[in-house]
Order: sequence, then structure tokens, then C-alpha cells
Amino acid sequence: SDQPVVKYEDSQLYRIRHSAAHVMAQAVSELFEPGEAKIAIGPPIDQGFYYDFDLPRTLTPEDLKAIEKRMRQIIAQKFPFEKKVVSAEEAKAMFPDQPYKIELIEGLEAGGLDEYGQPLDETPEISFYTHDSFTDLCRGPHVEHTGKINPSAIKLMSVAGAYWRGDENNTQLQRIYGTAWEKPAELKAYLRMLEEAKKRDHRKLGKELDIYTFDEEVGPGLPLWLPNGGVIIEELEQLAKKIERESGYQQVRTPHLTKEVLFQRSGHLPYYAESMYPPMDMEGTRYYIKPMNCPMHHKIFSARPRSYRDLPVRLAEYGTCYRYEKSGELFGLMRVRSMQMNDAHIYCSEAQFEEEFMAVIDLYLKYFKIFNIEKYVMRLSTHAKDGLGKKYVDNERLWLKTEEMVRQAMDNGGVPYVEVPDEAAFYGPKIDVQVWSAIGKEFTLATNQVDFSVPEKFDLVFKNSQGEDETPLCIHRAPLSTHERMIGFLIEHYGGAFPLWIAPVQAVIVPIADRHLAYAEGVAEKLKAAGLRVNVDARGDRMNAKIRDAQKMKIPYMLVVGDQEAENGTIAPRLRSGERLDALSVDALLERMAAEIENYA
RNA sequence: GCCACCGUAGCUCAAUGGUAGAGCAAUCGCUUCGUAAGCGAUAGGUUAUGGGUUCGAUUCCCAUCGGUGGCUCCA
Repeated sequence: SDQPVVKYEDSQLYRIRHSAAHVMAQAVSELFEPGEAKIAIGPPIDQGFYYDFDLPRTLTPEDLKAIEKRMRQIIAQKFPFEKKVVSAEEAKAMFPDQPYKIELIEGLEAGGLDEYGQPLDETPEISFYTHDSFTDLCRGPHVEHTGKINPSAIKLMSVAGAYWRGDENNTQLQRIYGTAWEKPAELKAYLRMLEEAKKRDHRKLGKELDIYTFDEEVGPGLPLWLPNGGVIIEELEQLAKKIERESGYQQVRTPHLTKEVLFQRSGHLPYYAESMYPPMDMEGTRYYIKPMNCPMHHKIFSARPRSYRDLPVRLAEYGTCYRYEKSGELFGLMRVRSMQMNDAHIYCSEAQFEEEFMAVIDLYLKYFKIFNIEKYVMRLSTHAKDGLGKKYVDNERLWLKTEEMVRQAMDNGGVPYVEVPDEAAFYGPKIDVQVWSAIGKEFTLATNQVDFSVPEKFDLVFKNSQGEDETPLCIHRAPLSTHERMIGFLIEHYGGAFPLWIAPVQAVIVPIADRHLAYAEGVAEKLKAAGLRVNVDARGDRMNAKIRDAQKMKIPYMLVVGDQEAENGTIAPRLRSGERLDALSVDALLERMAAEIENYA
């Protein structure tokens, strides 16, 4: 643990992966006539590397096998990696058949754009790395020779489409993903980890645990919540509403439909129309299904005159929204088209901003403690100057001001965050909570957004203490995300083993033989009367089978009742950990379960 | 939306250019059992949908729908 921390970019693993990418590019190029394969970029990434190609035909899985085989041959020959620094002119002359390389060189020449088209601090030197017959424009670093790549610790994973420079208006290239490690055992461990992650995937567990389903005739991205999912939703809403009540929120309800004019006023239409279901025409008026609740809440704020004495006004709603996410963007419960948001809008004065904003951050932390969520990053998402007037409201002064307000609030509160430009909402900066799905995709779970723009468009005002009209700031917040994403996340977070308070079925009673059924039903009635979610497994199967099924459904308590229990008025609990407790009276069990629920354990 | 791959019973999977089979689940019997699968029987499929090639298609081709891995985009 006292080992010096080597930055990934400086590590041997990074060099290995970077070198493997070059070796792969050589192997791919050799599949085609000279100059036919256009090579783009091929960097190391978190778990491996990729390389992007523009090829005369699409690559097949068989190609991948052949490429991998050829890579091992190249590795075996221990070709040294040799670096050469050249001028831009020389560099361009080296790549007559490689338009992507020419574009990269011109970027470097013109004042420093890196391979992703992002500006560099200084004009970099232009260098090549050559091994065997393959030369690539490259900053390095590499291993000394190809033999330093362990041929048993590399694997090509998949072919995917990827746009040149990440822009969907550009050519789509073929990207080959590979993974590379120092030792074969590390590759094996990585592949095993991927398998384990798949078992935790909410799409698999959600089906196994009967939480939700999709139906082709309902439509993609439109989940149907099964009874078990219904329970989880109900528990989440009760928690949210209780905490919001304690935190000074008022619950409101708003329609799912609204006239077009509302979204014209809010300014959402130009920014958001692509993600909205198309309008419907009724008696000459266009209506939209709402993709967000904010404009409705603004209308509730302005439904009566407001005084500074009323502020902050906190309006909360589990609002149902529909967004037309493009088909390829859907992902289980994490990215859907129908969703219920743990939404609220806080209207406050500038003086109240910091306290209100940080109260939301405190809410995040409170929920994270309840759910025992530790792996997340808070991200301050700010604007980008070149997006002003396009992606972002065109008022740089207010962007800079509100971003600084958020920084100040977070710093004063001592809450760590990372700052990432060009991730803001169109109306202001925000603190997003970033989490990762089982298979490693990053998602925004919770969000806390400043809005310095839309209240004005809605003519929202309150009378300040001088009797003048003043426009409030608006904070948009969703600490519990949407039901869909939150539950998708929680399924994976708990691996399906939900804590007792939110577990869809909290206990299954396992009668050993039919003669214990009546006693089992009696116990169940008592537990149900105490508000617990309990089933009796009355099937004619042996208890072993009942235990197995309950175990697979990750039910917290399996309550075995046989002759002894029926005689003594007890139950014999087994936990899903496999632990067996001493026989308890029903009252003692109730006490134990109540305490566990109380503690959100 | 784009690129690639995939689609067989509720679930997990098998098989084949000559109209499909297993295990689990379900149903019905038998069994009444002490902590992860008792035994048997029955039922369940226009092989996602629609075209095409063929004497014949579930298998080959095309389109559509849906899913998966990425890209783009996002709570």
C-alpha cells in the first residue's frame, strides 16, 4: 500500500496497450491492398485499447480472429518501436494515402489540436513510431519492442461503429476494441470480472426478480412495472415524500399534456424538440406530451402573487415525462422513453441560493447514506463558450456568475466535485451525480440545476422587501433521479438483494409438510397485519426446493415452520446470507424486522 | 439515428435445406419431507413478422420489428 502511485499514462501497461493498438493497426492494414485501409486513431483506454479504421468492407468476427492471430506473429518477432521527429511537411509526405493522418498533422501544425480535435496548450512536436513495416503518427510512449506485449494477455473484444472525431456528421469508422494486460492471469481475471458484471446487470436481474418487463406491442423504452417493481416504486415514493415534507416541500400534481405555447415560452422547443414526441393537433391547437415538469411548476408559482416572505417556494412532484430517446440510446431501465422523475423546483432569491442549493446537496448525501451509495462522483457541469446561443442560453455574464455561485457553495460546504465544461443544462450550471452501471456505463443519477433564464421567460416575480418586482432563481433538482434509472441502479447496487424495507417480498413462510399449512397461514396473517409483505409457499414441493426458490429471489427472510415451530408457536428464520437463526416467537420476529426496517438496514 | 452482431416453448439452451427437442417453470397425480432442485405424467412452438429463392425454408436472401456491443445523445 506504500507503493508509489504511477499515473496510468506513465505506466508500462499504458505502453503495452498503446503498442498493441499499433500492432493491431498493422495486422488490419495487411488484410487489404497497400493504401486501402485508412487508419484514424488508436489510443489506450481504461481496460485496453482501440483503433479506428476506414475500410473497403466491414470486418467480420472471423476477421477479428485472423487479426488477433497475426498480432501474435508480429509480437513474436520482437520488432523494436523506433521514434522519429519530423516537420509537418515531411510528415504529410509520409502519409499520401492517409487522409485522417493528414488532417491530424494539419491540426497539429495549425496551432495544436490533439487527435480528438481538442486544443493543446502548446504546439507539439510531430513524431512517428515505426515497428516492422508499420509507421504511425504518434506521441508515444511505446514499449521497446513488440515482444514486450504478452501474446497470451491480449484479446480483441468487438467491432463497433464510431464517428471520426466523435461527430455524427462525420464518416463512421470501424472501431476494434481490444484488451491487453501484462500477464495472462490479469486478462483472465478481467474476463471473469466482465462475466460477473453481466450477472449483476439490472436487465438480467430485473427479469429474474420479476421487477419489470418490456413488451414489443407496448414499445421500446416503455417499461411495464411488475408487482415487485410496483412495491419498490411505492417505497421510494413514500421515502421521498416523507423527506420532502420534512424539508419544506409542497407536493403538486400536473398534467401529462400541455399546449405547444408552454414550451415555446419556456424556450425548450428549439433546444429539445428532437427529444419530444411529436405534437398532436386537437381543434386547431397543438399539444405536446411533456418531456419535463418545469414549465408546469413555473405556472404553479405564478398562479398567485408571491412575496419575498413566501420564498423559498419548493414544489415537488413525481412527474411522469416522456422523451423520444433515439432507438440506439435506450438501455434497460437506465435510459427509457417513459419516466417518473423525483422532481422539484425551488424558487428563491439570490441571497437564499446558497442555502437552498446546499440543502439539496445535503439531501443527496442523506439518500446516499440510506442506500449506502459510496461510488459516485459529483460533477459541476458548466457551459462552453462556443455553445452560447446554440446549446446554451446566450448570456455569458450570468453563466460565469452562477457557475461561481455553485463553486462557492460547494467549496463552503466542503463537498468535493470535479468540474467538466460543456455538460450544463441549456439554462444554467448543475451538480450531477455520476454513477456507473454494472457493465461500466456512466450515468447521471441525481441532478441539482441552477436556472437563471427560464423564470424570466415566464415572467416569474416576487415582491421584494422594497416592494419591487424581482425575478427568482430556480433550482431544478432530482436527488432520486427517475424511478426507472434509480431502480435500475439499485438493482445493480444491491445485486438484487434489496434491504428489507424496500424488498418486494420481505419474507416467505416455508411449511415443511402440508399439515403445517394452517399454522403457516396464521403466522402470515400476523406478519401481514403488521404491514409486512409475506408469502406462504404452499406448493407440494419439499422444503429444500422452497428454500432454493426463495434464495434465488433473494428474499430477506425464509421462515421455516414444522412440527417444533407449530407446537412452540415459533418460526425458524433463515436469512438469504444462508445464516440460520434460532427459533423465534412471532412477536420477537416482528420486533426484529421492524427494527431492521426502521434502520433502513 | 448510425455501424456490427443476434432473435427457436414463460426462462436457459439444442438441432436441421425434408414442417423442431431437452432441462427448469406451469398443470395433474404420487410423495409429507428440517434449510439451495423428490418421482411420474400432461400440456406448451405458423422457429419475431412479412416477402423472396427452392419441389420443399425454421435453416439461404431481402425488408420490417425487437434485442445486444459500440458511436452520437442523455435523468
